[in-house]
Amino acid sequence: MHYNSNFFFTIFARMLTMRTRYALRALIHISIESKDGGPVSASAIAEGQGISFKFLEAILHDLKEAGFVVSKKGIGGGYLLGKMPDAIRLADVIRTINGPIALVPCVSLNFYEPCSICPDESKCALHHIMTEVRDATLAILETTSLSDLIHREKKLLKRKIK
Amino acid sequence: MHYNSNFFFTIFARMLTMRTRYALRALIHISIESKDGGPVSASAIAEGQGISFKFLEAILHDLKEAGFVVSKKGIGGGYLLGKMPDAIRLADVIRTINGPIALVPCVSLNFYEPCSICPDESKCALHHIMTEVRDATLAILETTSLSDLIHREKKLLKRKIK
DNA sequence: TAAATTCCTACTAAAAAAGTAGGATTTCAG
DNA sequence: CTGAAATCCTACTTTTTTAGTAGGAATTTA
Repeated sequence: MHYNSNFFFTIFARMLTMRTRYALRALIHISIESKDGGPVSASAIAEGQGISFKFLEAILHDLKEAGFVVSKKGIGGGYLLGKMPDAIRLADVIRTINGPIALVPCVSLNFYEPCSICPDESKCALHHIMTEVRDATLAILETTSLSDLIHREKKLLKRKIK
Repeated sequence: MHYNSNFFFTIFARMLTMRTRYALRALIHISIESKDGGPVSASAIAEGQGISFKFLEAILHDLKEAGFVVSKKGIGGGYLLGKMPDAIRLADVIRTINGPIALVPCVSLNFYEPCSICPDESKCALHHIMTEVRDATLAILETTSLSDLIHREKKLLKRKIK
């Protein structure tokens, strides 16, 4: 079979990984469901968001290591936000779980690597345009916090009920 | 060894693939080096851009299939642009070689897939914000053509020589 | 003290990425 | 008309990443 005949397969390459999407949904879930200040268990998040429990555990571990959540063991335990919701920027969560936000390493602010093909970045048109794309993306992701996401989610839910 | 101890490895996940970067450099190379209208050979591109010849051949095949280049066989043969440089949009090349531009499939215009976790897109805050990121990215990539890239590259080269 | 929970280590299967290898086919110059 | 230069075509390999799964140890609290 020809290698180009994968006509009916969807290409998902280079998007946010499931891991990252689950991480973001988990943070939203924790924020919304822990109104009284009590922790939310991994199994509650997994069930509420439709995520495999064991996979989610690993993701929550990463989120904890990065300080986005804190945990409480034992009965009644679970996860709480490790920072104020307006201090958790979308860009930082993505960088932690997914990696660089830039489209090429030579324009990444946090994961910079020199380009293997263009010897001089200042002379590469792609370098220029990719810097613009990075800045446009960061303008959104660095100014959007978990707090903003929750506000939106709540607003969207209300609109539906009305 | 602990799976988190890959401390010194760089994460390149989710950027443009080498294939895509080579494709873009190849298009730029063809545009600039074929001033008199003659085709540019794959080996000339490979050498000029520092790309593995065999790998580049496969990439040029994809570019040809998508109509971005045309080819001429035999001695003196090679590749020419298949469209005017201002008709080759960055976004279209990336979509062809790399795949979707959106960060999640549920906001992709050309590779849409429903989201596996949020049952209702209209109620998902992530869906909202990812749409914004997509539009900001497309505002650049769909208005930037190969022609723009060449103009920039030439301008940058001149600046250096002066 | 037992149940509920997080924590920790290791493993697996599938897919994608980045090439590599070898030769068939076509074209043109001499 | 022949040989060199180029594209074209098929198949394979290696490495990395992704998306989990499995099983149990440690901790906390009712």
